[in-house]
Amino acid sequence: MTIKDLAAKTGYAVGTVSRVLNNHPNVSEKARAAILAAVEESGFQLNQNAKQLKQSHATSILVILKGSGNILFAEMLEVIQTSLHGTRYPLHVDYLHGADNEVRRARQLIREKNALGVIFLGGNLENFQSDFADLGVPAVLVTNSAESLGFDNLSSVYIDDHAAARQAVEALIAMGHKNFAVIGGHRLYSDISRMRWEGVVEAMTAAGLTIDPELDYATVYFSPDGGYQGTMELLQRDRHFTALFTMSDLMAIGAFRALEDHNLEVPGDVSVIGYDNLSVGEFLIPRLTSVDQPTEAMARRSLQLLLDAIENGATAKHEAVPFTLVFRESTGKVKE
Amino acid sequence: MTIKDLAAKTGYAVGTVSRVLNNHPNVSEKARAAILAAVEESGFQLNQNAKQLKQSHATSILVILKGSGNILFAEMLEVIQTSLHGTRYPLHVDYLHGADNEVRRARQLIREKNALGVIFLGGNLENFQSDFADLGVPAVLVTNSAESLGFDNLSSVYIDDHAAARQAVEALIAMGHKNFAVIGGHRLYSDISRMRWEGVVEAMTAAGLTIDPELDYATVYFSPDGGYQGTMELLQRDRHFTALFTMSDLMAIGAFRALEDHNLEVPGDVSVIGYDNLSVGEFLIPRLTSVDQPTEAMARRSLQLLLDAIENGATAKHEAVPFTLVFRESTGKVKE
DNA sequence: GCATATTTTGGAAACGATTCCAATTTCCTT
DNA sequence: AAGGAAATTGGAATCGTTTCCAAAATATGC
Repeated sequence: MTIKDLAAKTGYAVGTVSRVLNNHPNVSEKARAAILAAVEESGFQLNQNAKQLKQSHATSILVILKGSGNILFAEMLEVIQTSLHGTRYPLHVDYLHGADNEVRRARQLIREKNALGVIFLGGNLENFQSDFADLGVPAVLVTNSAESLGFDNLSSVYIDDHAAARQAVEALIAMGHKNFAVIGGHRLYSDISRMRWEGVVEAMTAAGLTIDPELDYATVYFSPDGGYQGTMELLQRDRHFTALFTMSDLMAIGAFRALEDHNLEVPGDVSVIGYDNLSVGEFLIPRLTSVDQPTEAMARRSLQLLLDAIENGATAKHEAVPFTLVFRESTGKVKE
Repeated sequence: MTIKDLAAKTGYAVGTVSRVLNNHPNVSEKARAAILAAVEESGFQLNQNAKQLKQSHATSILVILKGSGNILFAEMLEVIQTSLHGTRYPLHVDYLHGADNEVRRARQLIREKNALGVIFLGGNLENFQSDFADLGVPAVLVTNSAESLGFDNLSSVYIDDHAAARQAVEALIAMGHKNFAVIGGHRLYSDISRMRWEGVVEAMTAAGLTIDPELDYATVYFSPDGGYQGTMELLQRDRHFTALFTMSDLMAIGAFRALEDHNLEVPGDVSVIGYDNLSVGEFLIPRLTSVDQPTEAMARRSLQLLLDAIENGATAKHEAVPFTLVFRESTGKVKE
């Protein structure tokens, strides 16, 4: 069933059918009604390939996720997907694995899928820096600030990781903690890991504390297993610490386990703070203190920035959305 | 940069360029080399819209996920995505929300995206039964057996939920448990919930046990919060039970919390068994006993079935992939 | 009712690829 | 070296839309 068939069926010309389908003015009520009825009856669906070929200008939006296991990104994707539903922007999603370079892939997909813009869910500044000559379309990097890059069509939406980590550690210091241990991603390859770590160090320095080099820090994956391994490693170094900063809630779950295996109590012996505020944190034993990433707000904002750039040519913006610290049971005053 | 430009640039005709691009035989090495070089140099990318329009036969594969929060499905999607990479099948992913009807949506997307086949990650038999006149393309339903439907282009890949639940409960009975409580999804709307529940009842009946109607069962969402609410509700009914069967690990986490809030120990007072065997289960305190769903195997198998149907016209198959029960610390002998 | 302005309609060209047929070139064979 | 078979190439037709221009129909003003 093509537009031509519809034309034949209704006695109108293809041009008229097309106009009806695209809500052009200048088509009589009679024709519109007749054609719409025929569409309804035949279950006609436009061939998007033909449409997009003709209006050679791009129409779709691309979302590129780093890894598919990340629940936060999955949630953001869902928000984006839902928001785009029923708009004139088809959505293409692509997942990057391991060491794939997001920028290079983006470039390929932009041409291939004829994209108007890209949202990167995850991704490292480094790759953008070295490979980002020009994507040719507006882009938004989520979860990382791209302000330092100064590209004028790359926006970013993020929480201020630096401040979040600092405030979290400040709160722990206020509870009497002096000895901190940290586990997170590789600071060289993961920008968010580096920023969070800097926040930790900054808070400690401001309080006149220094971080024991032996406890600073364990590099692991953002997973329960990573958290477990990292905590075990720190524990084996046999230095006293009363507070453990982990860079994700999933890591924190692994950390809980490792501490338990060493007969250490949370928060009695060690306070643990996570990051992300996954819904599961509220139900853990003990309930997990965490840095809340407002996924829905971040997703909405990133899409707004992108559409604004696409539709109105807005220039790149860099927005830190507000985060909150959620204090629960896994952190507490240090034992005397 | 179009194929025509390439032709002009290299002095060959568009037909020849197209043949090179598609690895047709019958093109001289000289031409191939020259054209490939020009492609390389110009960064030419094929316009997929034009390509797919012309080869009006469909080319892409569609994956439809029920909800985006499900980690198992996300993992399966990643496997499928990776497997399809570099093949001639572009992949389209769509997420369904809440009460969306997967079959109706599939039908629309198949036309729109020109799909050769569909994989449904999640989805209820009921919808297929009532709405599935004919999708027109092969499809695979994952996580549910569609055998009973008898459609000859709808395959399915699943674990035998019935048997898994039964075996799990048998094992618990062998540990001395007699009083079971169950929480899961709505048995009317969620096929897997019904099947798992039937497995539980069957095991109990076979052992001469009956399930206390008051403990059978709480209907909740497959989330930590659902597990928490459901367990609280059962606890409030004030009937003794020593084993709790939850239909997902996430639920089990919520159950842990609810039991803790009632000062009940796991497994001392109540044994808890989850479902899915998420990676997080191994690190919980106590480590969670669970039914393992082999996500990678299921994903691979579903794709194979689909491609086999697409490429070789294979008829629908219904495959139960082997599951395993993973016994950890959250289940134990019943206290005397 | 007639000339003119306006709205509606028909139909051809174009988007960028594939594919088929015919034309050309190359390669064998004798 | 000539003839025919095989390999390679050129170029037109085509996919299903949109969009533009011209033609037809309708509305408006006097």
